[in-house]
Amino acid sequence: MADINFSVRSAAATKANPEISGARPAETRWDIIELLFFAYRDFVGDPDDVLAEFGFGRAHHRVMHFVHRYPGLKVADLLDVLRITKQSLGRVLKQLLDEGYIVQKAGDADRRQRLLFATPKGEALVAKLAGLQTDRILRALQGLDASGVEAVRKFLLGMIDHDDPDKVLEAILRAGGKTVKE
Amino acid sequence: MADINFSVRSAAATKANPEISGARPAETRWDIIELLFFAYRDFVGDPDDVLAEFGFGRAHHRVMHFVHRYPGLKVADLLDVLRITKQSLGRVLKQLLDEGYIVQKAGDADRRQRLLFATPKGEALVAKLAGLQTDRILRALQGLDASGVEAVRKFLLGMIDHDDPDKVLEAILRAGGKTVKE
DNA sequence: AATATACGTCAACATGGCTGACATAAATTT
DNA sequence: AAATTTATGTCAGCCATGTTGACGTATATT
Repeated sequence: MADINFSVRSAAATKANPEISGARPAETRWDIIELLFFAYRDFVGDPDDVLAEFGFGRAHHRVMHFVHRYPGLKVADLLDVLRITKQSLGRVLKQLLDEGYIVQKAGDADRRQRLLFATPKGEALVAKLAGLQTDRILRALQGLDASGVEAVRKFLLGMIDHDDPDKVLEAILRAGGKTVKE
Repeated sequence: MADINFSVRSAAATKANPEISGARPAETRWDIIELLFFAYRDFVGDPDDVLAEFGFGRAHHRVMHFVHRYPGLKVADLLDVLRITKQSLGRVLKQLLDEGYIVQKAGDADRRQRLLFATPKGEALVAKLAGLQTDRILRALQGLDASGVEAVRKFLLGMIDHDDPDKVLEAILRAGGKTVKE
């Protein structure tokens, strides 16, 4: 049995009073807001379990992901993408370096830079996590035709701030949100 | 100038070797994985700034949102939705109660229950935050036709685990991800 | 030679998760 | 009626991951 005790706000109840001018204020998209919440909760939920087995958390996942995807990423670039301080990054990065998931290499042109690369061990972890997330994504894309998938991509792209993009985001935006092919 | 130092992994480079059987393993959806990361980052980024002015964090936002949307929600239901412990919830809920954003009311049938309701002050905060998020959502939905919007909804719905839903999620799933109307 | 940059690190602190233990009131079962 | 279970609150402490501020070292730039 359902046993629902709470009520649900109706769209009508939260519709703002239209001004006499006739300008209808935009209606709050509770539906998308909540779908995004639950979708993202479950999307990051799968990796969490695997990460826990490695003694890692979401912070490690984010670092591993971007280092894998953009080999040779500088520490400074990583800080921009993750929007965290170097002290925060330092903690998780140090663990990933110590445990052999990532290696550093001094920059060619500028030897102060530490370019980051995933090791085979690191690649394996990323692949495992990305596999779980891809399974979920493919399931969610099932039943959508090509134009539907394109709509999803456009939507997600539109949700992203395009002003002042970091270099990684810039690369993604240039590709139109599509995976870059060679 | 772009000044990109890192490279980008190509889809071809990460394509797994097809087995001799001919079964092609599904390709990792790096594109959607990253779009989701950036989209969600910016989606929750707007409210963060406002919340900081109130001395609140994301945890407070989540609580306020669900209490507003499902008036009379029990504490136990809230714990299920947020997937946190009562101790964690207790901390933020106590602040929201003390500062007059939420009120409690003993359950009619079961007087042990504390049913939660947003006060006008609480409603105002939720409306402000939801407004910011709606602006972003509407911008992202612009340019999509009705079938495109439907595709987005289907996608987000498909990303959510449907087994063992909490009561709030159950209500959403019953409505097919659409905002419930009366 | 002086200054600026890229990075690392130490110390301290805040938020928001967690576990375990225990208390109270009200409902349910025996 | 008594025992037990349930819904909630709370104390104490731990952990992960975010923050600020200060400072050091190597290298690049001026």
